Amino acid sequence: MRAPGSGPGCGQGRDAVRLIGPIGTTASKQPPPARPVTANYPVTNSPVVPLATRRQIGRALLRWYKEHQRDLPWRKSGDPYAVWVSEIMLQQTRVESVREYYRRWMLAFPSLDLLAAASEQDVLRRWQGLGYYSRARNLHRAAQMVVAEWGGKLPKLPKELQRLPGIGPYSAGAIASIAFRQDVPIVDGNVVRVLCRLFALDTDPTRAPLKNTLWEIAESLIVKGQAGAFNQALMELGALVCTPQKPRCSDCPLSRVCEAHRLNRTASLPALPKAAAVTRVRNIAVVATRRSRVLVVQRPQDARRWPSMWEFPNMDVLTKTQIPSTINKLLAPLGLEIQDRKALMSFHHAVTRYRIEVEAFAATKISGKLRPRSAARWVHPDDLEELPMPAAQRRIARALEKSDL
DNA sequence: AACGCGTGGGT
DNA sequence: TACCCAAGCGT
Repeated sequence: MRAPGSGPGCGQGRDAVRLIGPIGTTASKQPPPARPVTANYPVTNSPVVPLATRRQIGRALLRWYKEHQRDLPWRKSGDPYAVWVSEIMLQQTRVESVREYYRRWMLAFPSLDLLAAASEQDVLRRWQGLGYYSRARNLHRAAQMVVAEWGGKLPKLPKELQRLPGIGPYSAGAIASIAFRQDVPIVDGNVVRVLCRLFALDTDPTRAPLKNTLWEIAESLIVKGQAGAFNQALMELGALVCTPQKPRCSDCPLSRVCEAHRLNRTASLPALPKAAAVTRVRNIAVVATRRSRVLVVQRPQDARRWPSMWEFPNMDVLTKTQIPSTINKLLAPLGLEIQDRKALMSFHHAVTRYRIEVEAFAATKISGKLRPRSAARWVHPDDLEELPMPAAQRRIARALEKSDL
């Protein structure tokens, strides 16, 4: 996607030229322009919405938003840091999942400076369970950069914001428009869905040229001076009304001008690519116990998944694996050996495109001594709560609290 | 440009 | 059960 705000004001000088549907039927016979009016954008055959229709959409959307917007905590304060935190948490994550994390995060790190001063373990601990942990690490790192390079104040321009780790085109546009009142567009999954349906755009919106076109259209629709509200209105409509399945067209303020609705094509738009195929995996985890303490290992800082987080020794295995030898393989590198084991629990969960069957075993009668300076530690079960752990590992840890070991 | 990164909830 | 995801980003 193009960086928001990288082009000139989109509305200016743009004539209504080509329409996709009955919106502005008066102009629909006119031919497309020889080249795009906005030269900074890649050449596309994008539909250009006539000014009258753009105004109509903007007004209708803002009116609807005023009445139907959800009461969300990050909409209360005008603090750019609060907006930033919420936008990062909301990346690929549902509002309902974010609410509680956001609340606790703002209690733990009420300001950008306090976040910058926090330890990475503390940051990961507050984020654990929310997923996509690089978001937390990037947010932390970016806060330190803002302190060092911007005097502790977030920059206002999308281009500047995008230099911070974790802030891409969408988040830069969101922060700039919502927190700093800049008239810049955003395109997220909701906006993609709403615009693809509104104008019946049926090519893949995740790839050029439609990807770029959507930024153009989003920019052209902005109600000047109210980009923050308008952008949120567009997303809110996508979240509450123009939903992926069973859109509530009868409640939609734009249904009268919506091409997908008119053509009865809402179900097939947007034309997203198929999701990656699921791979099944089995995972063996060991809870080694000695003198009321359990063994946990910290993942390396440069691990692809869950870097710096803690877990019980575990590994993915082929379906035919022998359990005793697997457990031995897990503990031997740490200098430990076990005589006895029993099944503790088993469950499945999903990680990105993997479907994982986890089998946890309890190991007792441990012999050998933990290698010094290995990333492993014996901890009391009550202290597991302090360590950032991936969700599946946390699930094992919680089961431990309830049992007597 | 395509792929990997998490998780819990809805249908 | 088996998908489909949800306010994207980094590489």
